[in-house]
Amino acid sequence: MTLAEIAKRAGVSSAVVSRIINGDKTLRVSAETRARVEAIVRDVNYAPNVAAQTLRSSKSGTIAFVVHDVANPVYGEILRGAQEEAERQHKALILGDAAAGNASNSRLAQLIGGGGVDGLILQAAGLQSDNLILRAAHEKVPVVQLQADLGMGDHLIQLPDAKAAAVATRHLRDLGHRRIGCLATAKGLTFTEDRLRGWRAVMGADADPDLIAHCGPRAVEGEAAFKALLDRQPGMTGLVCFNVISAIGALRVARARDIAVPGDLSIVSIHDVKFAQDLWAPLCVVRMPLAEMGQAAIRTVCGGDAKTPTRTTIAADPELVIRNSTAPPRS
Amino acid sequence: MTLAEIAKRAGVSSAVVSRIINGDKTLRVSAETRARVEAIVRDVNYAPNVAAQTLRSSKSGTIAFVVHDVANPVYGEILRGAQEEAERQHKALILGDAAAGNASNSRLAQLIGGGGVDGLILQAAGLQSDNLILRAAHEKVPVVQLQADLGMGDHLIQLPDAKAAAVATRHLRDLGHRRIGCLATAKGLTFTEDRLRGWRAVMGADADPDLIAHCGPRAVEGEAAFKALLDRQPGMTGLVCFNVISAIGALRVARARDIAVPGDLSIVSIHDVKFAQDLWAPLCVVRMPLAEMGQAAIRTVCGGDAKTPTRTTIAADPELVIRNSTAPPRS
DNA sequence: ATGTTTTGGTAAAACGTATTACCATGTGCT
DNA sequence: AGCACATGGTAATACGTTTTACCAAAACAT
Repeated sequence: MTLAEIAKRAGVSSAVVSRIINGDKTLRVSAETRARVEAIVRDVNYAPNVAAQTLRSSKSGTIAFVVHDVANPVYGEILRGAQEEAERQHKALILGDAAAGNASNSRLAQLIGGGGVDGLILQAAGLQSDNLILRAAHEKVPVVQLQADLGMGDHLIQLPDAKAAAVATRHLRDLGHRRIGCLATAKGLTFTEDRLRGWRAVMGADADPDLIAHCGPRAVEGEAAFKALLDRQPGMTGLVCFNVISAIGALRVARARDIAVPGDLSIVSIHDVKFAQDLWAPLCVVRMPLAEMGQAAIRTVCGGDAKTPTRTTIAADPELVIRNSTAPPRS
Repeated sequence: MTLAEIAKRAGVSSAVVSRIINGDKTLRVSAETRARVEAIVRDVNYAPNVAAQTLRSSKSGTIAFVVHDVANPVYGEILRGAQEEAERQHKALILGDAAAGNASNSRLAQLIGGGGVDGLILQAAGLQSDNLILRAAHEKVPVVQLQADLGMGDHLIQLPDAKAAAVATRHLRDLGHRRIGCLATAKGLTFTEDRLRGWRAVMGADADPDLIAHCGPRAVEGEAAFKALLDRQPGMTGLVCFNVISAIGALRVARARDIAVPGDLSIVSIHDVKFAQDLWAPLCVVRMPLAEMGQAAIRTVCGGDAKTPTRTTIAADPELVIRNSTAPPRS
């Protein structure tokens, strides 16, 4: 059912129908005509063709949201916040998963390049598909990067990452730990470097670079990195993990090697997830407002002003959630 | 940059450009002209306007995927499978979260009603927003429902749910359990009823309806339902959970009440998740191919034939993954 | 009776693409 | 010379909406 058909039924021009539907205040029309049109619109359950609207207005009412692993609960939380705010702004989210398949979201890239989305939110991971998507969007559509700045002059939203790492490390220091390992995320990413700064600041003179291990976001990578770290730092009594998934990897290794947590090793992770308390060792974490970041991303994308890139840091203080994975070092 | 602009630069009509880009075999054009056009297209990094294409072709290249909780790892897995297959089919996924906000995906509903998507995949949960979305899509676009049939004559994809529940229950019976509780999902949903049938079939004469408790998909609901069940069935030694999240709820209650798992209570859950082995008690589960279901959903949506609804059951046998949450009953 | 304003609309263009039908011109054949 | 046919394209239209500019008729004022 199109505007024209409705117009024909009502015996008016399609302009009238369109203007009534869109509440055009400058339209003067008799009460009867208005009622007649409205009745028909309701009757046939008219739904305007979105492609035509998009073509006319250059606004699609959709936003691309690209993460690198939908199944990761941390991104799920960001996504939830974004979804809620998108609903408020009357936008729909198109989901991109940089890790899905080896290809690079080909249709999504077309949508981005071809005016099919009003903006792009990218949680980058340093994959080259990130750069592909980014290039497609650049200068065409507002782009918001989450947590990591790939240096293309886009909007950036950050969490208080340095502070979060500092809080985690401080907690272990306060318990008396001195050899505190750092199971970090991929080198070079903005939030990785920020968190490393936080860890170093608290460690002070104890900030031995050899205590740092980097790994990807999958549990098996976390396991491998932690094994290596443990082998070269047997005296380590505390561990700060930048990624809750890698923390799970560390827990697996600890359990396999009969390392008591928190007896022999205290672990703090960054980012809370729903089931952290249900793990083999209830995981002590530093919580940051992930959903709020998703929300802020949508706001920034919708807030126009594509020209002047903004850097936003979510204001809330990182919150230490103490659970039974930390304790003073043995003797 | 539009077709027309490129055409002007190349000194041809836009028809030629369009037909070159789309590989029209019936187009006869000189090699030089073709090369010239292709060079310009490459040069300006031409990206066709998707709204115009959609308007012209009535194909948007997007599919709506609606779940009720993005953050639930089980849906994450389905989504991953769907995403991969969508990439293969060159489609983008528009994500709907029935639970996000109290509103009901207003823009998504418009997209669905207005030709903005080529199909809808719905993981229903019995919310009324499900019906809203479904009505918007009905008769306009192919609809695939996952696991639960809301009875609108759409395509349906199912897992071997009865068998899965039977496998779980059988495992406990084989260990010697007789009083086996059933922490089920919401009443009336197709997969709930299927799984109940599986449980009943194995329980035989022991299938006391009082052993069944229903609960929603959140951990706190699982906790409450399990508490009630435990209070009225103190002799229960085994538990089958239809939802891994409710299983986590049960584990919480067990830990709080000093009920040993698997010593005092054996638990089997339906659906495996990445961290099941990392829980307080490594959770024994029945695994079904969730990603494959997501994949099948995309295939069905893209497979045309919107007219004749199909029922597909994923063929693979449910796989029992034994972990340390089950044991023979105490004496 | 003529000029002005209000009422109640309408006509037309534009957004960018894909496709169908058509058409000059040149070339080869007889 | 006259005809057919291949070559290398082009013109026009439709998809459905929104918006601007305009306009006839009626009401009102003088």
